Amino acid sequence: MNAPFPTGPSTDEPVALGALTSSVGFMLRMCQTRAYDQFFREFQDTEVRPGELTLLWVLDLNPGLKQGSVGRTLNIKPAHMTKLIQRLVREEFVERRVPPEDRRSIQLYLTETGRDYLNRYRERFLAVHRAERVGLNDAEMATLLALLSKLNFQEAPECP
Amino acid sequence: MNAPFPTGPSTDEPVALGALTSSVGFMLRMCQTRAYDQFFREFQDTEVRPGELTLLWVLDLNPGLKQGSVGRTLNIKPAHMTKLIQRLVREEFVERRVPPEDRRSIQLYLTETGRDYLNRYRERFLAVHRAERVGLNDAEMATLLALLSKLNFQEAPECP
DNA sequence: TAGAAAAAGTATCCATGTAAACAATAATTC
DNA sequence: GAATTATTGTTTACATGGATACTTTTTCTA
Repeated sequence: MNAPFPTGPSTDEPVALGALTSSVGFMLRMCQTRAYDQFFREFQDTEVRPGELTLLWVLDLNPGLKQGSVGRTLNIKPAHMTKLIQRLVREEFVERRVPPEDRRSIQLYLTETGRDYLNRYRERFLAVHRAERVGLNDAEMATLLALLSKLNFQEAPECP
Repeated sequence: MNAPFPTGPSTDEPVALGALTSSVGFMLRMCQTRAYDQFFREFQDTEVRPGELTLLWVLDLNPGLKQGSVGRTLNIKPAHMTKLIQRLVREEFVERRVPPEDRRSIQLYLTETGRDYLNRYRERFLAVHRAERVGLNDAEMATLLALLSKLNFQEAPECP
């Protein structure tokens, strides 16, 4: 439980982390920042950003989704959602339509350009996802995904 | 593999995510942002930030650690490390000493004030870590931590 | 031992993300 | 049916975090 932490370049002195290694939040953060680094390394030569690509991916699967729904699903706060969508609209990847039955809300659709863009990077996107599995076999990966999924959906979503 | 995603407030239309649900990176991100939200909810009434508290925690366990070592261990980039430490020094939680044997580097030590601050929030910090376990039993939790640890240390750290 | 290369931190600028206050529309309530 | 409340999205102001280029010190090399 108090084992030293084998750090990155391994030439470093070992660092004790104590109870942190039993903290899901901490371990999630560590793994997640590494995953991000990996993504940016893979898409280094492009302008592609993980959030944007994920958003296009979801809109491709769910045409006409409302902005709020996407935000809640992907855990993106409204203010940030606005900025993301504004950029995607400016690049003409996404189209916004106000449905007549509820004129507060906004429905989102991929344009042809947006679909082309997504398709251009689709394979690379999936390749990154596969590459993240380094070190885990299929069974371990399945277990990990199942546990993360359980965690994600049961975590207390509200307590106002 | 293409099951709809049970979103937060559950009053939402279900959103299809396709291959995203088999992406570790994506699932990590989802869980991690939720964990962050939880942290901020718990420490709402304070100025405590997760990164800062983690840093103090690590310095308490490893007095005299070099700035670079901490950064590599916690996956914090040098530029950000500087800013974090500057604030902790300004608040007099941390002391910087330049060791004579290598005057490029900086050793970090907790001050008495820093230790007091850490101790004041230690129990709450651990409580958040426990709370993150919602929905998983002890065995599942152990498995999850083991898998995350494996992932964290085997992920390709360099390819320049 | 000079000169080049590497390592540790810092400063500046930019991208990402949030909180709080606001505007517009819809749903409730009296 | 007018007044209140809730929902949806935007704006503004700020916090977090990274890339790049730079300074200082150390180490390596010729």
